Amino acid sequence: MATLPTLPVPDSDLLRLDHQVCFSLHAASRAFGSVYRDALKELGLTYPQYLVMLVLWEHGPEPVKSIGERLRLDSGTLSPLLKRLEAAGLVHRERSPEDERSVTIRLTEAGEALRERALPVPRRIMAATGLTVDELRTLRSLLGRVTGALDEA
Amino acid sequence: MATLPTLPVPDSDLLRLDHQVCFSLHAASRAFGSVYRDALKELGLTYPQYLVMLVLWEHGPEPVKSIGERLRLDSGTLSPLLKRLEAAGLVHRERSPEDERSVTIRLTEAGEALRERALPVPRRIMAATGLTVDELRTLRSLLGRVTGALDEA
DNA sequence: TGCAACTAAGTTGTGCGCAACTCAATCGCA
DNA sequence: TGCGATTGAGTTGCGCACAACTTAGTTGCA
Repeated sequence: MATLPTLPVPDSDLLRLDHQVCFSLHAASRAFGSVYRDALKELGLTYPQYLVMLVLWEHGPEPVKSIGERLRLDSGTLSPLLKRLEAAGLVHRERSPEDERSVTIRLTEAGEALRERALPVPRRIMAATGLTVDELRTLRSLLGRVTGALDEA
Repeated sequence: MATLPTLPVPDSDLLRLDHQVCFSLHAASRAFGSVYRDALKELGLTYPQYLVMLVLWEHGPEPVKSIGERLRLDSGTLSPLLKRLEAAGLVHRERSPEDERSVTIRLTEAGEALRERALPVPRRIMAATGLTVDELRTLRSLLGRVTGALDEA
């Protein structure tokens, strides 16, 4: 199955492969975004906002810092996004008493309630991918390794 | 190796898997973007601008329409991007004589010349991914299938 | 103890991605 | 042939991503 190390891949093929991988990634990410956009429209959430809500639904109140670490987003992205979630009445922010620099994000009742309506979303997306569970696992694993390696560099 | 169809995957696992795949994709796409940003900085290109240049380097003058089809981008994204490439002196736009609605994008000499300096970029990215050629092929193939399936829906 | 280094969140500015729209050119068909 | 529908490019507006910066609070150590 594996390419024999003694059969070198031509240089030009490598360049094409790189372009194709990067481009596929870009395209796939946007294709997912588009399907999620449709699925989340009735909830009034964008895809990144949904990711933040997932973190809060799963882990409970969290400081901005750790939401950012989980989602690989910095305050420049999260601050305005959280402001919009707050304006929508889904979360509410409070300065941490023990560290005044830190702001804890907490779900409101409306934010908790939205969880029910969000439950059917992932299944719809899964079905739309057309991949088997095993393939999705392979994909997740490859993507995880790529991201890890790229973050090193 | 494959999961037996007779061993159903619990529902909650499916939901987690979906989240993980979508999130990994999102994260990987941004990780690639970040590495490309560094590699392209000295060329004065962003990653999407680089993708447009790749199309022009490979296919020669192209109308905005077909650049958009190749890259899965609409005029709302391409028009300002091309305006910036034009301002940078890399491309130049001309109305098509046979269809006055269409605008053909053509590389300037500076745009052609940039190709040389861009050649070493993909190899650097490939190395940074830490994946084998086979794994990259698998990744490309899975991503292509996902995008195709999602675009159906 | 005091002050420099660090840290968390927020702000500003730029570019991408996309929906919704405008405008002009072209097409198609009654 | 004329006129409504379609098409290609561009514009507007909003949200995300990120670099670079500011501000306020905390930490550590000389």
